[in-house]
Amino acid sequence: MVLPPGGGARAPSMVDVAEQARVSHQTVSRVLNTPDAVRPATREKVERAMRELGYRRNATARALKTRRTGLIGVITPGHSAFGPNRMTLAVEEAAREHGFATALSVVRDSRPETVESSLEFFLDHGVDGIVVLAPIIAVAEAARQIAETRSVVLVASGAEPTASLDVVGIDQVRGAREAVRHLLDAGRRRIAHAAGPGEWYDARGRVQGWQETLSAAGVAEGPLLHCAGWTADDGYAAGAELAPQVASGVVDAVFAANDYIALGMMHAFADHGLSVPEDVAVVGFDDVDGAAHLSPPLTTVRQPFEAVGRAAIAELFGAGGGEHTTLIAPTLIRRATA
Amino acid sequence: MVLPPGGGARAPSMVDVAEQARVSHQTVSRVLNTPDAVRPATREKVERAMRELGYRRNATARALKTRRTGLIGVITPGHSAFGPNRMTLAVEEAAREHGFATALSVVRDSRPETVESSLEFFLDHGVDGIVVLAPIIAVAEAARQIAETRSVVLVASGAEPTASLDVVGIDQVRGAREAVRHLLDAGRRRIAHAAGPGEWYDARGRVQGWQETLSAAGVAEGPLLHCAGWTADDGYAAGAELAPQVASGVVDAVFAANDYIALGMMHAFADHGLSVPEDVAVVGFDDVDGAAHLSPPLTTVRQPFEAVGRAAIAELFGAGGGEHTTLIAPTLIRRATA
DNA sequence: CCCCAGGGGACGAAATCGATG
DNA sequence: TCATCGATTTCGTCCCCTGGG
Repeated sequence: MVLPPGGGARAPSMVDVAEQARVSHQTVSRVLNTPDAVRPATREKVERAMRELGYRRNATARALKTRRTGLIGVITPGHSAFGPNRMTLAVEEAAREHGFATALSVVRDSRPETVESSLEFFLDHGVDGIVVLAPIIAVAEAARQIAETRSVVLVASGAEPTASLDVVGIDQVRGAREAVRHLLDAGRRRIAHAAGPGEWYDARGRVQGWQETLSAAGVAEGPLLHCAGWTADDGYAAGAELAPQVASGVVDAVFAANDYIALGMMHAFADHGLSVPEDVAVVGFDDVDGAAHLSPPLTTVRQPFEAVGRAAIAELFGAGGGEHTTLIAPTLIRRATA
Repeated sequence: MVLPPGGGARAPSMVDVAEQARVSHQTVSRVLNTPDAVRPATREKVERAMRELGYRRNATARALKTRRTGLIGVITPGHSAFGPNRMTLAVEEAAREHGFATALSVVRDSRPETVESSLEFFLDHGVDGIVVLAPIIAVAEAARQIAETRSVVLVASGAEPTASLDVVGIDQVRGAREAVRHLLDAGRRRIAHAAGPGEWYDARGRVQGWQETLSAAGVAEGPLLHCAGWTADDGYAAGAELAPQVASGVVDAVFAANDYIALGMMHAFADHGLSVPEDVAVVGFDDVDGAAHLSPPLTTVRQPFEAVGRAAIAELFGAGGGEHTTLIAPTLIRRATA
């Protein structure tokens, strides 16, 4: 299937409609933009002509004159990670409710050039605003500079807003606090944390929440493991590393930075003959699909991704005007692992 | 952060560049489009002026004149399902390599009006081509009619191409055949299938592959369960329904329509004191993140989503010309459940 | 007649101003 | 004087045609 025939039948324009309705093209324009300024009889004539010709208003010409394309650019990370996808879809739906279309640009790595090239791409295409899904610090930093010249909303849990840039995110620290508090309430006192990659805002926020909660409760910090990524493989490695300390009673609970890490850890624990939650309690983060059906069903923290997507658009259209952070609270989901 | 100030500083145009370089705007245009037709000295003058003014070619005006927006529309289902997301990202990357931007439209339900409204939305915004990710039959059907007037590629595993519409998809039947053949090779003879929702192409293809393989092997079909959705909850219900037959030896294997269903079934089996793979072998479909770390690690069929995304764009730009299907083969991943 | 550059329209819609009753 | 409609210009780029060397 090839792209537009080029020499296909030209779509009808306002002038065509005007001729058909025996009015001027300006009247046609008015019917579209300020219908009340047109006499009902004339309006109906024009509307009938539009229907007969199958007229469709040309967004390109409109954009040229109004200096607005009606396009919102969304920069989204390339990992199959879970959150960004859902936020992207939520952003699209929210934007469409405002009559805006959403253009996508995937950023596979976090090099500044990559982000900048996506930004350039959007600027070339004349987007009216940009939403940057920036879970990684370097991505967010690369996005900052562009905020001087364009409306940008940064979706990053923990980034600082600036004068020309609003930030929307999920309160990672709070989610981590609830997770750790839940472990404390269950009587656990030797609580480890398997952290995500340090260049991620989410990972940092969860470490911070873990530390704060333990410190506030006067409980010593358990071991802090650093995972190289967010996958179950990384979790398995961390679990294997932690297993001896669980076996010897030095650790009786783990707060995992996400559900896949939790899953991998539980796998490693099982391989070491350790049982969850008897030997070690586990709390994850995300509430991925199927988390309720793991064995045992995973206690975790659910993130309201859809709400973030909507909030990002609201911020973009709102009268916020920068220097402002919207933080949305996640929810602890209690199941069987803790 | 608000949308463009409206009355902000106007971006420099070709005329501005022309003045700065003391040439005509037409020469500036030529430097951009046919650089070889401009004397090097003139060209450099113009390029310097562009840099000094921070000139950026206006895509809107260009689109108005050339009748091409450089936009590809992608219609994507709203479920957090796994495949569509990855395909969407792949489509975007492939499109960008061709210099095209990707606009998104999420379709939450499969009603024809919903799909049509997305199509209308794209038409209003003047996209040059449309990729419809249509896992559900009704969505694909709704997309067909639009193919008369616009370049459309349908991504649907099992849909029929028509004169003006190419189809790209993953060979579901083949994937299912490999899964079932693997179970047969392992000595299983009473093989059930937990099918996905019947309105999905993927679900139908997998049922077909299951039936064909059993029939070709002269083995009677095991029970066929119909899941209402693709989630682990649905799988759990199916597993609970099937457990008695597993316990009594009437069923010794299950081919699950996807990994989440497989996960839910395994959960149900465990709740009924059944063990995998001893009492019942399980094969899933998708190879979702973490499948390797389930207990036991899940044998499944991996789908090459990225390849499909790339193929869809190739088809859109290619000289295919409709009436043509591209089928990509999935891969069996052997692990511990079968 | 080749090489290079400029002038004058489109493209389709919207804004400004002016005309008409 | 107001409501209604029309003529003209503008947005920024690309294309056709012309002209000077």
